[in-house]
Amino acid sequence: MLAIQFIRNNRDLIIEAQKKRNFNVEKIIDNIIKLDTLKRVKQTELENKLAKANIIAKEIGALYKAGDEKKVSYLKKESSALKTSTKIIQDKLTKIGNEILELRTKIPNIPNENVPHGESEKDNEEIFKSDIFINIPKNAIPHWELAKKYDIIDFDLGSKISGSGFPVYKNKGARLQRALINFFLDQNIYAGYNEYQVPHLVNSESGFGTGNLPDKEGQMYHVREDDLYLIPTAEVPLTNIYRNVLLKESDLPICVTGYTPCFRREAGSYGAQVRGLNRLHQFDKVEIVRLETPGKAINALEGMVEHVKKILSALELPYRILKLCGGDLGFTSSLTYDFEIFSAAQERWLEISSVSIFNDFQSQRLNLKYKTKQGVKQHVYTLNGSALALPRVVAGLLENFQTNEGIIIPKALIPYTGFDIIS
RNA sequence: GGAGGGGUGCCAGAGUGGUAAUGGAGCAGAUUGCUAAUCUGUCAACGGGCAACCGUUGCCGGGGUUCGAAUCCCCGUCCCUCCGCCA
Repeated sequence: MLAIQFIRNNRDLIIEAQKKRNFNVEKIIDNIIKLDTLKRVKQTELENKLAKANIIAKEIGALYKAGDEKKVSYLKKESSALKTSTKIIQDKLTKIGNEILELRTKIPNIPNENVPHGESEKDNEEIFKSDIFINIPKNAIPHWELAKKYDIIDFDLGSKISGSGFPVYKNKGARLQRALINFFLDQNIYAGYNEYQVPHLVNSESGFGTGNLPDKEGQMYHVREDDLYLIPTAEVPLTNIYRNVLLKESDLPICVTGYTPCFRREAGSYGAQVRGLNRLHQFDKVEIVRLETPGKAINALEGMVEHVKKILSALELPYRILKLCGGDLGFTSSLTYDFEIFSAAQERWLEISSVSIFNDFQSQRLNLKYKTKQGVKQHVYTLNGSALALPRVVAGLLENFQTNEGIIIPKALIPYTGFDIIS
C-alpha cells in the first residue's frame, strides 16, 4: 500500500511507473486524490464543530457549579444540535476514509527502476546461470516415477487421505524432507537469521498486512467457522510478528527464518505442468524475512540472493536467476529475483525460490515503523525469500542425481539424511 | 465449554461522570571540575500553517447513554485465576 502523502505528491510518477506492469492506475489515483481533498475539508469542518462543542461542555460544567440552570438548558440544546451535525460529518468521513483505503489496496507496488519491461514470464531477464553438468542415464525418468520406484513419495495415498496435491512422503522420502528442512534452517541460521516457529493459521489482519488479503482471497484456504486462513507461506506469520510495531533504528536489520508447511488452493491448475511435485496444495518451505532501513534494503536484497546461491551450490544443483519483468512481478513486490533449478529428466526449469524487496509497501499495511536516531518515525523496508521451497528441490535432486544404482545424495546433505543413496 | 478478575502512553502505575496524576527509560536543550548528577522540554495519531504554533482525536476494538465518558451500559477480543475437557 502506498502512503497517502506519497500518492498526493507523486501522481504522475506513480501512473508512469505502473505502466511497466501494463496497468493503468490513472483513474484510481485521481479518484483517491479527489476523495482525499474532500476528506481533509470535511475533517477541518468536523474539528471546528467539535472544538465548539468542547467549549460548550466546559461552560456547562462551570455553570452547574454556579447554579445557573437557565443558561445550562439553553447551552444543552445548542450542544445537542452540534452533536447531530457532527455525527453526520463523522459518518461521511468514515465512509470516505474506507473508500480511499479500498482504492489504495488496489494499487500494486511501484516497480523498481531496474525492473525490465515485459508482459509475461517470457520476458523475464536471465541474470545468472550456473554451469549445467548433469550426467543422467539414457533411460532417465521423471521424479513421480522415481518416487514410486523407490517407494519414497505416494501421491495416490495422499489422494485417498485428502485429495490430489497432498503427497505422502515415506521411508527415505520422509527423511529427505526432514533433512532438507534442517539443512536449510541451519544454513539460514549460520547466515545470521533467527529461527521462529509460527502459527500455520492466521487471522485476516495478518493476511491484510502482508498483502495476501484482499488481493489473493481465493488462493488461501479459509476456515470459516473461526475466520482463520491457512498460511500460503511463512512470510505471512513471520512478517506479521512486526505488525503494529515501532522499532528503534538500532534494532535493524532484523533477520528471521522459519519452516512451515504452506497451503495453496491453486484452483483450476491441472495437467502435465502440475504433475508430481511440480504444484501442490500443501508443501514445505523454509522462508527468510528481513527488515531493513530504506538505505540498506537494496544491498540486503543482493545479500539474500547470494545466500540462496550458496545453498544451491552446496546442493550441487544447476540453476539460473531471473529478474522478473513488470508483467510478471507480484502485486506487493518492487523487485523480484526468481531462482530456478534445471530438471534434466523433465527438461525444464523449476522455480524453487523467489527473493523480493517490498520497500515500505508492506510496512504501510502492517503499520511497521522505526525511529531514527534523530527521533523521526519512518516505515521499515521489508524483504523476503524462500530458502528454500522443498518439493521442486526434491524433484530436482531425484531427477538430476539418478543413477542406475539409485539416487545419489549431495555431500552437504548426507550429515542430515544419514544415508548417501536412495536405492 | 462454564465462572470470576483484568487490559490506561516506550515501561511501571493512579484515576467510579467535568475532559489523563506521578515515577522511570529514551531523545533534545541547558548547566556543573569530567564512569555521572541536576534542571527544562519532548515523548500516540491526524488536520491546518513556511514556521513558532493552533485544533481534533486517543485510556484493548466497536456501538450506546450523557451537555460532557478512561469512568456507566451492550457486543467483541486478548490476558490472568478456578472448574470441566484434553495431546
